Amino acid sequence: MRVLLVEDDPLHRAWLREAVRQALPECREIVECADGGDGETRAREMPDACVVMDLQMQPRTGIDAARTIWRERPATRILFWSNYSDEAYVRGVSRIVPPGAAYGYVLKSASGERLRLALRGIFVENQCVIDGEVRGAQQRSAVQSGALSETEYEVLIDIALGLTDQAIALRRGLSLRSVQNRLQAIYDKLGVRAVEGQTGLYNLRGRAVSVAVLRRLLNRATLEHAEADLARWTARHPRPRDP
Amino acid sequence: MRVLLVEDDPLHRAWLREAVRQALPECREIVECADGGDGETRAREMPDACVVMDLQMQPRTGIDAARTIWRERPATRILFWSNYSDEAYVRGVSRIVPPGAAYGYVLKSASGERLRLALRGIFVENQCVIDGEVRGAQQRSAVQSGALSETEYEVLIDIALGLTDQAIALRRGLSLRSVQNRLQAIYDKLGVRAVEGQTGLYNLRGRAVSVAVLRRLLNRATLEHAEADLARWTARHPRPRDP
DNA sequence: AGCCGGCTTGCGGGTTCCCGCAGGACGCGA
DNA sequence: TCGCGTCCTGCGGGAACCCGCAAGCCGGCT
Repeated sequence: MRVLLVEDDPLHRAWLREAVRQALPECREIVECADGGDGETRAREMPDACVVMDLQMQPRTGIDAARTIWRERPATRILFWSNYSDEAYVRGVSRIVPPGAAYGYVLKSASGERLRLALRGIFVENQCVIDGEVRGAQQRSAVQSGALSETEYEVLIDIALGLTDQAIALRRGLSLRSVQNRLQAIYDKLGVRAVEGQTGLYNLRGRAVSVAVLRRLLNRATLEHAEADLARWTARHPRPRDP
Repeated sequence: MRVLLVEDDPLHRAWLREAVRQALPECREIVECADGGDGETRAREMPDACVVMDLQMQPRTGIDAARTIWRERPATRILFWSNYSDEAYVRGVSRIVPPGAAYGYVLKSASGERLRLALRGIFVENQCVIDGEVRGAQQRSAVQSGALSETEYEVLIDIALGLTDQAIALRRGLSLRSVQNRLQAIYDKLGVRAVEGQTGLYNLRGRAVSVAVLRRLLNRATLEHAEADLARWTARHPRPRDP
């Protein structure tokens, strides 16, 4: 067994290395790198690698790296090791995990014992290990009233990018009115409707984005990513006449 | 001399402690805590303390803690030790530093040598030490074309919160048209105007917030903070009739 | 079949936003 | 005093947004 560590903070990397050494004595080699891009190329060189991946990295994030790794080798076992349990990150991960793959999500604030257990659980026992706090965030969003469906989430991202209703309709292949319906649903679920006593205080569109950020449904990484998608789309899409 | 360390990550805290021990042998006591709120109370107990402060903490951030510390004792020397050089953070800090106070801003990615130099510079020599990258972000915003004035920045925050033009006018004591003028200025400076070929693609209001986040002018901490301010304002403000 | 709930679409309207135009207030240097 | 630049403000209109109402499609349930 060989392990690839992708983590930009040297301190955390050292701590990780030690945890792996203790939890996985059968591990014959530990390779380390500090950036998502490096992670991808190193993973290519180690077809049997188990990966421990930080999520917040520059310029390529852990999500980016994990996506390409999984695209090339869907059975790869990846443990995400992150500072935050924001829904934005959790959604980002669960969006790219291939069906049937074993993976994990452990917070950096977890104890060494928990980290070591997760390492064995994923890389040896081939099971999924999700920290309680993370699962909490997952549930909170999926079960409670504020459960944005996947399509609603996409529209939320689109308005966060600053697109018009019209543009969203074009992009997602919907009528203008459908987009607006989805918006209504989002406003309801985020609890952004006229709150009886503050009429005209909020611009619902902007407000929705605001509370989404405050509730950690959205973050800069999400946006950056969506921005790149959008750029790709506009490039491919013939812009209508506009003289 | 006594030093107070406020940093939530245990690894980083240990690293910091070691750096202080090396750089400041004359330091007789090092107190550590892991949260902004604790930091404030511990600082109260140590009237002569020098403070090293992480910026990203839960639930009270380093900015929050520094503000109350400086309010009670403006001469306190504080070294901010942060992961990021985002303009949002830099603005946040420079907004609360009292005139004449010595402070520092060093990135966590800096070498141990740089950190130790900063420690001596601030706490012993009583000078300001700002990392090059940070100063870069500062300059980039202040000099280049994309230089939002302080008032424009406030309006930017307001639309990021999802307020209507009307609400902003009320809050800031301006006419509706003036608010809109400021918005025009923001749109120009952020380069969000109709880009010749994509008419009707963007909702300028939302787009401005989007690029502000992407350019790191705004982040979740900024918003959270502004949100609290807003709540205080609406509470104090008699809402107009709306039956 | 028949009914129901969910998703989509069109229509129409009231409101808000975006912004060019133009007039007024203030400070500053000639 | 005049001219100039900068900021605030009102007016007006075109566009975009917010949203109730109603009709159609479709899959599931009895």
